Formats: sequence, structure tokens, C-alpha cells
Amino acid sequence: MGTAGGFRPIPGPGDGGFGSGFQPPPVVGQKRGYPFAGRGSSPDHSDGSNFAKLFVGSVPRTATEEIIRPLFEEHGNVIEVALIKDKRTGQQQGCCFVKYTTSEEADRAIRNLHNQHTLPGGVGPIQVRYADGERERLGAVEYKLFVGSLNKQASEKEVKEIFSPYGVVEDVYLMRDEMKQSRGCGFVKYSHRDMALAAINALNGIFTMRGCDQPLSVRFADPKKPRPGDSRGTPAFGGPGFGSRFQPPGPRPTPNFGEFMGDRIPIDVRGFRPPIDAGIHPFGGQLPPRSSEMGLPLNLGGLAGGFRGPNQGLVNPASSASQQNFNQSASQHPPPGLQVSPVLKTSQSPKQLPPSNQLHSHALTYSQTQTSPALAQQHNQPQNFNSSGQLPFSQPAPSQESPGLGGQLAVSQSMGASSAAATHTPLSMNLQSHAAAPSQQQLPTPIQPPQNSPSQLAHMLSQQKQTLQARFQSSQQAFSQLQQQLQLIQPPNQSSTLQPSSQTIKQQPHWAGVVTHTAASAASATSDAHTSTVPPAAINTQVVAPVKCNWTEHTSPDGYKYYYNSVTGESKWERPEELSVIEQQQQKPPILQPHNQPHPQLLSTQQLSQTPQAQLQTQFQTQSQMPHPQPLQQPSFHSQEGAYTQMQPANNSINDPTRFHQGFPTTQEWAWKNK
DNA sequence: CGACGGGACGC
DNA sequence: CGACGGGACGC
Repeated sequence: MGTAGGFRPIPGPGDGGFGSGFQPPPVVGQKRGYPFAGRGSSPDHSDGSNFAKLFVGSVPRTATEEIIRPLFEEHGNVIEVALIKDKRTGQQQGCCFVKYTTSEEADRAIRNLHNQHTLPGGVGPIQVRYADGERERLGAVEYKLFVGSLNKQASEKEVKEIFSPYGVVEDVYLMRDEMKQSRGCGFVKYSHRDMALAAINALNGIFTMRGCDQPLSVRFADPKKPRPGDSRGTPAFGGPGFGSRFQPPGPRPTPNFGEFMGDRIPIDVRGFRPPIDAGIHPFGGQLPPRSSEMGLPLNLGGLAGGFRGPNQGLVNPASSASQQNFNQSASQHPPPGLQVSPVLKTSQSPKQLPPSNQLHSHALTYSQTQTSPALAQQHNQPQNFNSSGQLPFSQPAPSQESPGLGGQLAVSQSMGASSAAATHTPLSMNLQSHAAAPSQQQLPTPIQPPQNSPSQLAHMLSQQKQTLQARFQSSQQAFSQLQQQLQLIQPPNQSSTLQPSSQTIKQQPHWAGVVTHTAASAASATSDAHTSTVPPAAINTQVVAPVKCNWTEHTSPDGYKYYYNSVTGESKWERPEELSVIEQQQQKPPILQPHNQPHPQLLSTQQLSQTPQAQLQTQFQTQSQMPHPQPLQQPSFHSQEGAYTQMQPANNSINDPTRFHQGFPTTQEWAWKNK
């Protein structure tokens, strides 16, 4: 789904909307992959490829190209359909490959077809995803999160909704037992690290699904267990303890200090082939992820937003509407104070953004399904109403949403497609789906023609904006905490260590400015948007901290050493070079350790007693628009909601500043680990 | 506290 | 039909 092929603001060739046929242009006979860069005549693509290959499963053995091709041509320019047959027997294998000229088309096909269309003679809906290795070939990376403590009744869709506020969720996979019962954990994929981090920061240890007594665990997934028979693979995960299913110590990563200190790790790409033409990456040239940050780079195939719930068979995600309620009430149930709705708020009110521009292809796709009759039949309005009516965390959400949002917008948002100024949160889902309801009654919710290029741009930008907001928010929290603790402790010798932080604070206005500006650009979706967009990378580099390392060394239950990054939440087997370097430097003044003690205790009471609350974006909203957010000094109190915004949920985590000086686990960390 | 999804062309 | 290096004892 989504952003697969990187970020080319190239409009899908005459994407006239849905169902509109594609006249199959002069098809190239090209049999298979890896062209020697036929970079002369064919559709130009700045990256190396001129096609995008999809794997299609659940193809009846009786299917023919004549059946398949037209179906796929509805969504793009099909270069080739290759039915796979057994070499000896000549029997069809029940799958095929479909080549599109662009990854945008491929994405569209995935969105529109995966699990949503059953071929004649087929038993289930076809599976549509990128062929093995295709995503890498196209330069896409993914960031996979492991999510634990999910409600076992929750569907992929509900999980997706929870994670959508932080970025386009490319895939959700729930672990199920033989009986197809969820095991309460699963995986969520994003295309960008920022999104993954934002989700971790916002959800891990904070958000509790209804019916659960534990908050979600959200962390980068361990590398996937290599399947027997996989030969190529698992680059750079040279850990000894591979089969060990240990949990990285789960202290919730502290709010993103990493943003300020180059979470873009220098050059450490061993084992990875750099993505083709990395230069065109949307957000400032991401480095390929390391194995510890994502699942193995192989098997990136299943990206399709595949939702085959238990109720399989059908196609239209919306038809599993019954489940929708779940999440809605999920985010707020028992002690309202304990259930937290992860909220990301934008700095702009939705009405500032022309809805038309918010309807990017994703949203479109979804609004189509969402507004389908199936959904319309959904009679959960009362419930929705209740849940949204309570608004345990209220916020400006309602006020902002109701006026500006027409049905369409609400719909597009409710799918978490991350549209521009959306208030994405399970909570807001309530509002949105509620808002969406009337529109269904009124009219079939006209679908606006997609404006691919600009709207995709807008999409990306808005996404980035969201991310930045998330970062900003958690950074604020981090800062405030840091500062408070600093005041409590004030070890003169440490002030220097914290220097970078204060440095960073100065950057905040700038940063906030960037966010807003980006938002504006996204709103207008003009082509000059790129120019005004400052990729995070740029920001990061400005703020690079001289010497710091967030990696700490730990030992797994199996006795293997591994390294945990308190900022990013990553864990990996290899010893980060940064750590070694830092340690050397720090061996000179080895006196800091004692100082560690006071903090943890201090903190832990604070943390343990703390009731996680919704993240009140109001804060961000206000501050981000102030010229000089001299922020974070005092806890702020928002009369509006009567909410205490300062020490936010992020505090669940270990916000021990000492972790930024030293590589020793804090007491909480251990406590957590041994919990 | 749960860890990875059917099938995978072709030289 | 091969598949990517760094190191090996400890709770």
C-alpha cells in the first residue's frame, strides 16, 4: 500500500478515478526483471526500474490471462501478466505476476484488489502484493513494529486504525492460532521510520485497548525468524542468539531525543544494498534501515493492506463493519483516566485545508469502500455517539472537526489515510465515523477525482507533518522533564552534557515553523511545496549533538549481549560503534554513575503513580504557532479541557536523563525487564 | 508476554 | 545450487 515506490510526484498515467479503464498502451514484451536500464525510450523513471511487479495469489488454476489482465488494467498500465505454472506438469500454480509500469499503479492495484476480488472459480479473494524483492528493488523500506497486548478480539482493521495516526499503515498482521484466534499480538508496518517512532512514542505502554488490562507494547520487531529454505537473506543480523525470543527490555523509549541527535546513524549500511537511487527519497534520504529496525529485508512482499479478518471471504473491508465498533469503544472504556487515546493534533484546523486536496488516492480508495452500502448498514451510531459524546479527552477535536469537515473529509480521515490536517486517533475515529454516518445517508459521498501528483505530495507532506508533530510533542515532554529534573539535581558537571538539549531548544521555534510551513504547503499542494519542505534530515543535521549515545548494553535472558537504544527503542545485536566511541570518551570522567541513583527513584514514583492521559495536542498547537515558544518551563494547564498537559503519557517511559550520558540501565528499566 | 503470513517466475 | 566475518563460559 501506500508509499511503496518512493516519492515520485508522478501522476499515475491518466488516473481517471475508478473503474475507468486503462487503455493498454503499447505493451512491451519484456519477459522478466532487471532490465539493463532501458533508460532510453520507455517511460522514464528516475530510479532504476521501469516496472513494478506484483505477486498475485489465490488465483484459480483455471484462470487465464484474459480473465486477469482486464481486472488489473483497471488500475494501471499492465505490462505483463505471467501465470505461473509448474515446470514439469505445466499445471498452473495458483498465482501469477502482474507488472505495472509504475509503483503507483501497483500500489493502486494492491489497494483496490488485495483481498477484495475473487476470480471466477476462486475460493477466496486474490492476494495482491509486491513480488519478492520488489520493494527493495524499488527502493522501498519498511519499518515493522511488534505490537503486543492487543485485544484478542481486535481485527486487523482496528489495529490499523490505532496506528494510522502516525503514518500510513502499510500492513497489519495479527498473529493467530490454529483456530484463527488472535494471539494478541501482531505486526504493523510503516514505510518510514518516523512513523514507527511516532507510534512507539505515542502508544507503547500508553494506549490500552478496551478489554485489556495492559497497555500495548509497541516496539521494533525482531528480525523475522528465517524460514528453512530461505537462502538469501538476513543481512547484517549477525547475532549469535538468533532463535532466542527474548524481549528487549521494554522501557518505553524516552521521547524523541533522537531527533536531535542524528537518529540517522552515520554510515553503517553493511549488509544492505543501498536502495536504488536513494537520492530521491522523500524525506531527506533515509538510510536503509538496519536489520534491527525492521524485519528482514527479505519478505517485504506482503505489504498490501491485507485484511482478511476471520470473517474472510468478503472483500470489502467495510463489510466487516461489525468490528468497527470495537475500536471505537476500545479507546475509552473503564477508568477514563487510564485509557488513553493517542492523539495527534495538527497545528492547523482542518478547515484551512481544502478538502479536495486531502483526498489523496488512499483516502479515495477507502472512502469508496467505507461508504459502501455495507457500511451504511452499520447501525452503530448510537454507540458511536456515546463514545464520542463522552469525549474523555475531549480537546478541540469536536469543535474543529464538526464545522470544517464534510462527510467526505471525515470519511477519508476515518480510514486513517493520514490526510492532511486530520485528527487521527482512535478517539477521533469515533467522531469521524460518526460524522461519516450522515454523509452516507445524504448521498453516496461523491468521490472526487484524485489529483495524484499534488495530492500525493500533500499526502506525504501531511504525513511528515504529523510525524514532526509527534516528535515535537514528545520532545516537548522530554524537555520539560529533563529540565525539571535538572532543576532538582543540578549536577554542575552534567550541565555540559545537557548542553545539546538546550541547544536544541533554541531550534524549536525553527522547527515549529517548519512544521507549520509544511502544513501550509501541504494544504495548498502546490509544486513549490518541496522547496519549502525541510526534511527532517536537514533539521537533524543542524542539531547534531556533539557527543552522545543512546545505546546501552544489555544482556538477554539467553546471555547474549545486545544493545538497546533508549531513544529510538531499537535493539540490536551488534554493538553500535557510537557506543564504543562514547565509552572511550567517557572513561575519563567516570564519576557520573552515582548520580544515576537519585533520578530513578524520583522518577519512578512519579511514573508509577502517574495516570497516563491523552496527549493533548492543544499544547502543541498553541506553541507551535507561537513565534517563541519559550516552552516547557512550567507545566501548562489548559483550562479548556482542564487537562494537565505537561507530563504526558510519555512519562510512562524511562525519561531518565542519565541515560543520555551513560550506558547503564536504570532501575526502572530493570524493573520493567523483570516484570 | 504474544514473534512473522500459501503459492514465487527465470538464468 | 552457494548465499555474506569477527570470536566462543556463564546468570
